[in-house]
Amino acid sequence: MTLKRVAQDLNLSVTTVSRALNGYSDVSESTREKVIDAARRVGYVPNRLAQALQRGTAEAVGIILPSQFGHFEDPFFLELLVGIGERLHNANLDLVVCAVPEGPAELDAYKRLVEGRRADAIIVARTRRQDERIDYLIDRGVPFVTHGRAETREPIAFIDADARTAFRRSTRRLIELGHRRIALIGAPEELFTAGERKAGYEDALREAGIAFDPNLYAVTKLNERGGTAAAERLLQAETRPTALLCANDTVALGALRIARRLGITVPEELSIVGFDDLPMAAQAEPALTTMRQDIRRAGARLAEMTCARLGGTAVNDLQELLEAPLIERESTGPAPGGA
Amino acid sequence: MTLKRVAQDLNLSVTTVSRALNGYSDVSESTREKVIDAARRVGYVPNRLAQALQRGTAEAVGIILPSQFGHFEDPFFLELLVGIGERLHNANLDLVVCAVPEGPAELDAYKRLVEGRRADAIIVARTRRQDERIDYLIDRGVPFVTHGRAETREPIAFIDADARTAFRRSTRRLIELGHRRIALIGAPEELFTAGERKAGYEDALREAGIAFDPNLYAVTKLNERGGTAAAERLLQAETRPTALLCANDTVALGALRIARRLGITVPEELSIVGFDDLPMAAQAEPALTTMRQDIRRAGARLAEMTCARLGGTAVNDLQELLEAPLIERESTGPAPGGA
DNA sequence: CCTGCGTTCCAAAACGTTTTGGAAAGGATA
DNA sequence: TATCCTTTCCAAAACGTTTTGGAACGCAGG
Repeated sequence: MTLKRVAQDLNLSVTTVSRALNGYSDVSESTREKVIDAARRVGYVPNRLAQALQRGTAEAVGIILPSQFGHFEDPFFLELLVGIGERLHNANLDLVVCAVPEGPAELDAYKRLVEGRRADAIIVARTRRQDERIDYLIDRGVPFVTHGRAETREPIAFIDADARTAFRRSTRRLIELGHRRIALIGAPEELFTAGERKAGYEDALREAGIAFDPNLYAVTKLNERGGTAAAERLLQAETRPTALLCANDTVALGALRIARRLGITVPEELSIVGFDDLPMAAQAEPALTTMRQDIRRAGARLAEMTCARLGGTAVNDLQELLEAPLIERESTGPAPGGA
Repeated sequence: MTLKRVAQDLNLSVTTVSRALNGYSDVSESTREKVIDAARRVGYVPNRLAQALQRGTAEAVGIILPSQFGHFEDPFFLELLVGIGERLHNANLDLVVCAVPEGPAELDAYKRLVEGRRADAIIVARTRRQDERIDYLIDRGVPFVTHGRAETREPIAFIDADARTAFRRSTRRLIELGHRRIALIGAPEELFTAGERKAGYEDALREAGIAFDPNLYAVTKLNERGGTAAAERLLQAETRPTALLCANDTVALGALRIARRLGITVPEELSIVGFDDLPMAAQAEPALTTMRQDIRRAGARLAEMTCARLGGTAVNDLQELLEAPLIERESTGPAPGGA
C-alpha cells in the first residue's frame, strides 16, 4: 500500500496525504482526520527505503561484530547489542549488524556500510589504541560513537568504563588487605583499555611504594582458556602472588579453576578479582569479587549518544566515563601469612 | 559520488554507465573499461537505498532479539547471530537486528520490519509451539526461516537440532549405566523444543519399561537460576533421582552447583547431562557430559536457507534436522548402589 | 472593485538507481 | 539505392517518498 493509493482512494494528492500524516499545518483538521483514518484502515506503512532515499539518510546505524568475539567467550557483547538495539528501536532507527572475521576484512565491512550508505552512523566496539577503523571514520566524516577510548588525532564521542580508577581502587583495597605480591593478568596491549587497567594498577602500587614487578604481569586473550594459561604460569613461579587482578570475569573464572586444580585455596591463599560482574561471577564458587559494569545501560547510552551525534551534538559533549564499583564477594580476603 | 556524476565526467549517459558496471552486453568493451576505471578512480559505490527502492527489495534480512535472552544467560544467541551474519555478509545482504522486550511489542517489531519493507525475509529464533510470529509471517506471505520447529498449518522452512533423538540416546545411555530414577529438567512448555526433549526422554523410558514419574519432571526457564531452583527441588525429595537430564548446559551448570552445595558428589551419587556443549561445559568441574550442537554452523545454514528461500526454493526442500551427539565427560557414571 | 492575506490544497521536482523501448550509425545484403 | 541486421548508445519512466513553489479560494480592509 503506497501513498499514491491512499491518495487516490481519498481523491487527494499525494502531497496532501503525506503532509497530513506528517503533521504539517497546511492541511485542515477535517482532511487530516480522514487521511489518518484511511491510512490506518488500509494498513499504510511508509516505505522506509523511499523515505530514506528522499531524506538522504539511511535511518540506520551500523555495528560490526568481529566474529571472534562471538565465539561464546563473551556474553558481554550480546548484552551490549541488546542495550543498543532496544534504544535504537525506540528512536525508529534500524540496527544493521555485520559479522566479519577479525582482520583485513573488518575495515572493508565498515567501508561497505558507510559508502553504500547503509548506515548514517557507526558504533565501534572494543577499541584499539591505534584504531584504523576510527581513522577511517574520521577521514570520511561519518558520525560514530565508540565503546572504549582510543588514541586519536581529534576528540571522539565515546563511552567507556573508568577502568583506571576501578583498577586503582581494587589494587589499593588488596594492599589494604595486606597483599604485597599482586599480579595483573591484563588484556592484549593493543586494546586501549588494557593500558588503562594496567595504569590503575600501577598507580596504586606507586602510591603504596611497591615496585612494579614484570614477573607479576601477564597478558592474555579475553577468554577462559587465556585465563587458565596465564594464571597457571603466574601461580607456578617460585614465589607466587597472593592476589590476582584479572582483566575480565571470564579470565578470572579461568584463574579460579586453575587455583583449585593446583590446590591453592581461595581466598585464604590467593585473592582473585575480576571485571564486568557477569551473572556467572556471583554464582562462582567462591563468589567472585569483581568490578561492576552495567553493560546493557552502556549499550543504551551508546545508542542515545549516536542519536545525539546525528542530531549534531558536538563530540566533546559526548564523552562519558562510567564508574565500575568494586563488588567484594568471597574470592578476596586478607593476605596469607598474617601481615 | 553518484552514477550521474560518473556519467557526466565521461560524457556518457547514466544508462550506459549503469549497464557497463552491471555487465550488460550492449556496451562496448572499450567504454566498459573506461567506465569501470573511472568508477574506481572516483570511488563510486552504488547507493544501496536507491538500488533497493528500484528493485523493490530491501536487500536485507531481519531478525529480532527478544531482549530477555540477552540477559547474559545464553551465549547461544550471540553465536547464532555471528553464524548468520557472516554468511549474509558474504551474500551481500544486510542483517537488520531489532531488540525488543519479549511480549506484545515483539510482534509489532516484526510488523515494522516487514511492512516498512526493511527486510525481504525474516529469521525467527526460539520458536514456540503456537507461534503468532510465524502465523503472521505466513499470512503476509513473507519468506522466513526458523531456528526450531513449530506447530503450523502449513510446512515451513526450518533448521533444528534433533533433540528428540538426542534425549532418547542420552536417556538410554543413562539406563545402560544402571540408572532408573532419571529426572528431566525441561524447558518451558510453550517452546516447541521442550516437547521434543521430553518425548525423547519418554521414548527411552518406555523402551526400557520404566514408567514416567511426574515427580521426576520439572520445568524451568533456560538460565542458571532456573537450573538451581529446579535441581534443588528435585534433589531434596525423599527418594532423589540418580541422574539429571537438563534442557540446557546453563541449566545443567546450575544443577551442578546445587549438587555440590548439597554435598552430593557428581558423578558418583548423581549423573548430570546438559545440552548445547557450550565451551563452559568442557571446563566445568567435573567436565559436563552434554549433547553437542554446532550453533555457529546452524546460523550459517540458516542464512543460506534464507537466501535459498528468497531465490524461490520451496519450503519443503528447506527443512533440516541436525544431530546432537552425546559427548560423555566426567559428570556421568554408573548409577550409585552398584546395580 | 481591487488588494492583500490566510487557509487549504496540489503539480512537479528531487533523491539515485534500473529497465524499457527505441535511435543512430555502420555494414552487409538485395 | 533501399532494406535489414548489429552494435552501441541513450532519453525517459519507474520505484515511493518529501519538499518546493505556487494556485485557488474566500474574506477583510480600503
